[in-house]
Amino acid sequence: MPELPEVETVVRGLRAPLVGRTITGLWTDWPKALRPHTPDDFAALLTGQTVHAITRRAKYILCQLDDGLLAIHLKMTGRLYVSGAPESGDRWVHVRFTLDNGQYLHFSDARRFGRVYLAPTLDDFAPGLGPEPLEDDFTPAVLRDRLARRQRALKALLLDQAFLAGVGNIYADEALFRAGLHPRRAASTLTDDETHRLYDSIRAALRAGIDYEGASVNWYRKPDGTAGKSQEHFFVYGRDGQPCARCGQPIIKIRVAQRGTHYCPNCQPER
DNA sequence: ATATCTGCCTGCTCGC
DNA sequence: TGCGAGCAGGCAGATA
Repeated sequence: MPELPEVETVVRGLRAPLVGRTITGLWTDWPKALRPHTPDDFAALLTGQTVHAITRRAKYILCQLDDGLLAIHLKMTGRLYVSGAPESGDRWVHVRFTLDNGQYLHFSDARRFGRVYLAPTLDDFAPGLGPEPLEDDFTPAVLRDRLARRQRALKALLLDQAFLAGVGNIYADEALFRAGLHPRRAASTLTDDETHRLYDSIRAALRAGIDYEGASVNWYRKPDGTAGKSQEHFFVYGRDGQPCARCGQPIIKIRVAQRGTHYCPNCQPER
């Protein structure tokens, strides 16, 4: 599942083939993926525009155009890659961009959850995103203030993109393990020390994910088609029944906020 | 206002 | 081997 580290890896991999390129065409067999325009309107607005920069905000891939923003959200199973042929043999390509150098940008998405946006600004399709966890303006004090007076479980808050941008199910579990905090712990009950631990752990888990170029648990691949290695370094995600790397007790899986949640009952006690 | 629930989607795994 | 059930889950939109 592409989260901040996976999306960041995709962004870095797309810069070389895409920045400076002009988009000359658009094909889709899944109009619902395009927001908010119809395919014809979308293509008319997009073609002829040059990609000047590719950045990331939360889990959105942002392509800065001459006029406005082309944004892509990979959701669960989305993949992006550039190749020299329009037919890639990939049955799940539902949107394809033609580039001025004869190459093609393919958006493959088995589950069809992914979306492609064309809008003047990010706020037009993704308003109200929380802070970027790896930016300098995200500080322990910011996290403390946002946790205060919230009764929700830590796991639920970490998944909430309005609370903090970019964290998903994998890195939420990994961050809570690193912090030694139970996923169901009520946000407002954290001590200053625990808040600092959570802050450090969120950033450490995300930075590790980026360093290992994302987690190829199932669908995620880098734009060059190879797998990331982040999953080889998980402490808890997908490791239910296996021994905790720190204490040897079995990792267990529960449901928190309708999400599969993995943790060590010994290293992350309930209270 | 905050918190929780439902629907969107389909590949994949598991049990029979 | 075939088949149905259940699971995976980010996010928009609805509901409590």
